[in-house]
Amino acid sequence: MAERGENGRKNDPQQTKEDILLVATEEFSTHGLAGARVDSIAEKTRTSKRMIYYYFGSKEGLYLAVLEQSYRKIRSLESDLHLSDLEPEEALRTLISTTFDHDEANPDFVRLVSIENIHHAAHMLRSEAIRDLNVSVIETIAGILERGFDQGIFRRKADPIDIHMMISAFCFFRVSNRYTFGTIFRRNLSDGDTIERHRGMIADAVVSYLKS
Amino acid sequence: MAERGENGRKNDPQQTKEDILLVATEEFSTHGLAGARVDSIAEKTRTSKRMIYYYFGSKEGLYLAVLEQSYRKIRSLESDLHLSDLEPEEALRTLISTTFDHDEANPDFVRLVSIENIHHAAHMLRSEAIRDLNVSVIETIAGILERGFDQGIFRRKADPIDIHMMISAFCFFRVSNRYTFGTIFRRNLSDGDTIERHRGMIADAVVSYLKS
DNA sequence: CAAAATGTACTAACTAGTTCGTATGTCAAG
DNA sequence: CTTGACATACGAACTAGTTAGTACATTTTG
Repeated sequence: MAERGENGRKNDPQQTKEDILLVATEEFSTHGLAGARVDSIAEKTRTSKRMIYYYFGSKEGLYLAVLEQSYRKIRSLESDLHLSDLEPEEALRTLISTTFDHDEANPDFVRLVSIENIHHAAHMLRSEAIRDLNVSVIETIAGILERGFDQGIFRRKADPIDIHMMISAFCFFRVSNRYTFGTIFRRNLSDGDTIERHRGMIADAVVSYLKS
Repeated sequence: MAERGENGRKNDPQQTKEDILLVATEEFSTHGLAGARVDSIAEKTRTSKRMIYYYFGSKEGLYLAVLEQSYRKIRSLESDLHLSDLEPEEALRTLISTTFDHDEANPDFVRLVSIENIHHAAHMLRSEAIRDLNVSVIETIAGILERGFDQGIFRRKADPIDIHMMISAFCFFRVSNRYTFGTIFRRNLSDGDTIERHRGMIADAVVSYLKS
């Protein structure tokens, strides 16, 4: 373990990198790529600016590392839901709840994606790791839709990517636009009752759409 | 009219201001608040940086002016649809189509709102002009929902702000996240067929939700 | 002429990135 | 187990370039 005495220094590269990434995630997500300050990140770290460049090469390199790490964190959560064991409608509602809760619990991630969109997803394009991720979600949805249609539960044959977009849009918007929306309509979207109502709402909307 | 000869100067404050705002809208929307460069805006203008500070005081002042102008532009479009003349379902579908087309046609506006959210809507809070805008939409929706419920067309009593959010989320997300979404799923959301399909999709989803 | 509008050239502060030197860990040879 | 040599990890201070904002002079307009 890397304990550090009053003044002595202990080398702990892994910890140093993680420390930088943690601080940088917060900084980039609250100030954007251009608005983030490397000096400000360095200050909040237990290490120095030198180390940021030592490990990540440049400000953009650090930003990309932050982005990749954020996407990687989700990957794990999405996998093990075992949705094929459930009835189609139940499976869909479970998937929607999971997406909803994920976005609600990870505003930093949502903000980073917003920032990335402002930059035309330029960094994401360069990272192959990120692109291969969400593909599995589509296959999961496709399976649910097919089963539901065959069983006569869903009357509509919908495109799985479209359904995924509809779900994402609602869950993402609630978090990404909570400040402007909250300001205009004087409503706190993080309020407990509102969260419950919205979680049910998007599920009902998608299900009723597929059944109609 | 402010024609300018080979070398002579003609004062035209109105035109100068509009020119700056137009260029600034583009710059802020593609680079964000911190990423935008005042010098870059000045260059693309027929006037100088001096004028930006003369009329808008500061970079933030210019940003706020851009934001206010963008919101003001929508106000006019939303008003005259005469939705109360239509049957509830028809009125709702018309409103949804209008919102959809507006966001699709104004990516700059969508991006500015995204940027404003990254900054916790801090500038919007200071501008009273902006806050009073979207209130009318809610009243419109409330009227439609009430009529629809009374006529037995809608079986669900929904909150008008929630319905507005559901519509906005879908229409906004398609534009705000088109780059990351497009990159991950290799799908062009500005494609003609996709636009048509999505426009119908959000309308069907909202209507079927209210009818269920 | 006075006030409003504009252009040129400048500056003070900031900021990404670097230079140079030091400390720490490791591993092989004694 | 100690020594010492080499690579990795680190810190403080510096730099070159950028950027928001300004001082001052000049022109236009009423």
